[in-house]
Amino acid sequence: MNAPVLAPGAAENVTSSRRSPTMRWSRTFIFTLRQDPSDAEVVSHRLMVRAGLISKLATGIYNYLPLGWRVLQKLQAIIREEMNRAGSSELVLPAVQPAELWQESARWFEYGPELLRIKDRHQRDFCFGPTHEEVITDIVRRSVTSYRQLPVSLYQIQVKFRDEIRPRFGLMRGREFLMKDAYSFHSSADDLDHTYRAMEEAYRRVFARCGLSFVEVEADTGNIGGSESHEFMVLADTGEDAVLSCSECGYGANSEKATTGALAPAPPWPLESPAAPKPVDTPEQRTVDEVASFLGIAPSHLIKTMIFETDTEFVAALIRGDLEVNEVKLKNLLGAVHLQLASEQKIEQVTGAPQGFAGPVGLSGARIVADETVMELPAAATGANRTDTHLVGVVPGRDFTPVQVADLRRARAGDPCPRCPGQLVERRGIEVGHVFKLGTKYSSKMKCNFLDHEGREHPMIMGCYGLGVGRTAAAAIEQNHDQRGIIWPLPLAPFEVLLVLLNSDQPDVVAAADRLYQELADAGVDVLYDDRSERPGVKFNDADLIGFPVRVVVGSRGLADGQVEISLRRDGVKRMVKLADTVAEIERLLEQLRIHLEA
RNA sequence: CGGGGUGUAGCGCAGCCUGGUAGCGCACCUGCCUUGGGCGCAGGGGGUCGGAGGUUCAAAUCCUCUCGCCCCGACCA
Repeated sequence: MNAPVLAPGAAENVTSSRRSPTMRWSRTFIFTLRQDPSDAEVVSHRLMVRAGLISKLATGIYNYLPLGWRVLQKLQAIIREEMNRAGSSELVLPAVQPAELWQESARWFEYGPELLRIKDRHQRDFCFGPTHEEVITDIVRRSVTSYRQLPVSLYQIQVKFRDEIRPRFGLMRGREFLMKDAYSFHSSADDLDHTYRAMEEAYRRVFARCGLSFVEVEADTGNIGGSESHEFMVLADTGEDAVLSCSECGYGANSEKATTGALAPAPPWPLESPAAPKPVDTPEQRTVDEVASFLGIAPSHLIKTMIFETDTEFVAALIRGDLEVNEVKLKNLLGAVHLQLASEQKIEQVTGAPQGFAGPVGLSGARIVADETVMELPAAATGANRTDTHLVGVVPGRDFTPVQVADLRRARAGDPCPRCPGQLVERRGIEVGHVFKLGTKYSSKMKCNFLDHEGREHPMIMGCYGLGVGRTAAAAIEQNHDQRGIIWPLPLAPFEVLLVLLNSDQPDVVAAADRLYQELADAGVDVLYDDRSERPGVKFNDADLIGFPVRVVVGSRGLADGQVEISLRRDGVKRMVKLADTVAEIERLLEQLRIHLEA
C-alpha cells in the first residue's frame, strides 16, 4: 500500500537519499514567514504563502516553491494513476496556440478579454491556451478517421492562462494555473456516456484519495457548450460557488443549474379582477416591496419585468415578484452568447418609462419570455411602461403572451427538491473538477470526422474533463487547517514525516538524529530532516505551520531515557518511543493514517 | 471597466496632514549567551522613499502624470 501513495518524484528523492541523505532543511529551500502576507484574504492563500509553498510574482501568477511543488507533484501522481486507470493516455500540448485554430472553432471571437492574445515577431496572432479543445481536436482529426479507431481518450497536466477579471485567493483563482484536462472522442452517444461515467468515477477516486470532503453536482455547461455536465465541489465556507443539494435524496446542483419542485402558489388575488388591466398611480414606487405594500398585495402578485440585452435584441424576462431570475437559465433559453441587464437609458428607450415601471402589456421593443410561475398567476400587477404607473388586474395569457415560457427561476435554500419531497439546502463549495459532454460542438466546426461501418461520415462525439490541480491543493488547506497552520492529509503532505533535531550543539544528540534520519531514509519513509540550529519554538512553529502529518523530535531530554517523541499534526498527542523502535512505530502510524483515509 | 485604498530595507509597518540630513519591529551579519513552543545582551550592514515631471533655497512629505499592488462593485426593476 506504500507505493501508490508516493509520487514518483518523492520516490526518487527517497531512493537517492538512501545513498546520501539530502532532505535536510538546512540544504533545501524552505522559507517560512513569521507574519501574514498583507494581501491574503483566505486561509489557503495565507498559509500557502506563510508556509513557503508559493510566492507571488504578479497578480494571479505564482511561483511554486520546492515545498509547494512537492504537494502538487503528489497530487499529480494521484491524478495520473486514476486517469490511467480510467483508460486515458497522457500527453502534453503547447501552451501557446495559433489563432487559426481558435478562429475555426469561432472561440477567437466568442471569448472575451479572458483569452490572452499575443503576437509573434511576424505579427501573427497566437493565444496562451486557457483550455485545449481546439488543439486536441486538431490532433485527433489528423490521425483518426474510422469508427474502428474510436474511442480515444487523452489527458495532460498543463499550465494554462485565463486573464481573469479579478484574480484573488492565491491559487484558488489565479490567472496562470495548473490544470489536468482530458478529452475523449466517440462514435456514439452511448460510448461517450461510458467514458463520462468512468471519468466521474476517476474524479471521485482522486478526491477521496486526497482525503477531501466533496459533492458532485449537476452543472451548467456554460460557454463550453454540451449536453451534460457535473461539477466536483470541495465543501468549504469560503467557496466561491453555491451548491444546492437535497437533504433527502442525492440530488445536487450548481446554483446556476438547480431546479426546484413545484413552488407554493401566490396567495389568492385580494383585489377585484377587472375586465381589462387598470392603470394605477404609483408615484416613486419602484421596487417590488414598495409597489406590493403600496397596492396592498403580496410580492408574489407582482410580475417583475427585467430588461436584458443580448448581442442581437432586447429581452423582457418576467418573473414573479418574490423570485429571482437565473441569468444562466435565461441565457441558455435564448441561445445567447452574451447577456446583460440593460442600462437605465436603454430601459427607457425600450419601455418608454424609467427603471421600475416596465411591464409586458403592450411592450413591443423586446422579446417577452416568462417564468412558468408567472403564467400560473390568475391576476397580477405589473409596470405600465409609464412613469409612476402600474397596471393592476393583469391576466397572463389574456393581456400579454410571452414568446417563450420556461423555468427561469433561481433556486434557493428551502425550495422543494425537484426529485423528491425533500427540501434544498445551500452550501458553499470550491469547484475543483468539471466534466462535460461536449457533443459535436468542436468536431463539427473543425471537421473532426470519422467514417461509420457503412462508410458514412459523422463528426465525432466529444467529452472534456477538467481538474484544477493548484485549486485542489488550496481546497485541501481550506478544509484542513487550524490556528497554527496547515494539517495536510497524508497523501498531499510535502513530506509525510518531519524529523526535528533539538539541541544541535550536543554532538550525541546530533549523532542520534543523524542516525535516525538515515534509518528512516533507508526504510523508504518520506521524511524531511530539520537539522537547523534554531530554537525549539521556531522549529515547532514551522512544523505546525507547514503541517507535516507526523513529527518526530530528537532532543537531549528524551534521549537521556533513550527515547524520542512522536506526534501527529492532527491530534497533537505526544508519545515517547524507544529510539530502537522509532522506525517501526512511524511506519505503523503512517499505515494507520492510510487506513484511516480509506475509511 | 467603475469606486475606494496603497506603494518607505527581504517581510510587516510608522513618518506625509504642518516640507528642513529616513525610522521601528521581524529577518540578516559579528561576538557572547541560550536550547522541549517564535531566548537575552552588545555591535553591525542594508533603502535613488514605485517611476517621471513640476513647485520650492530645500520634497518621502505639496501638485501633475504614470506604473504596480490591494479591497469593493460590475447580481435583479
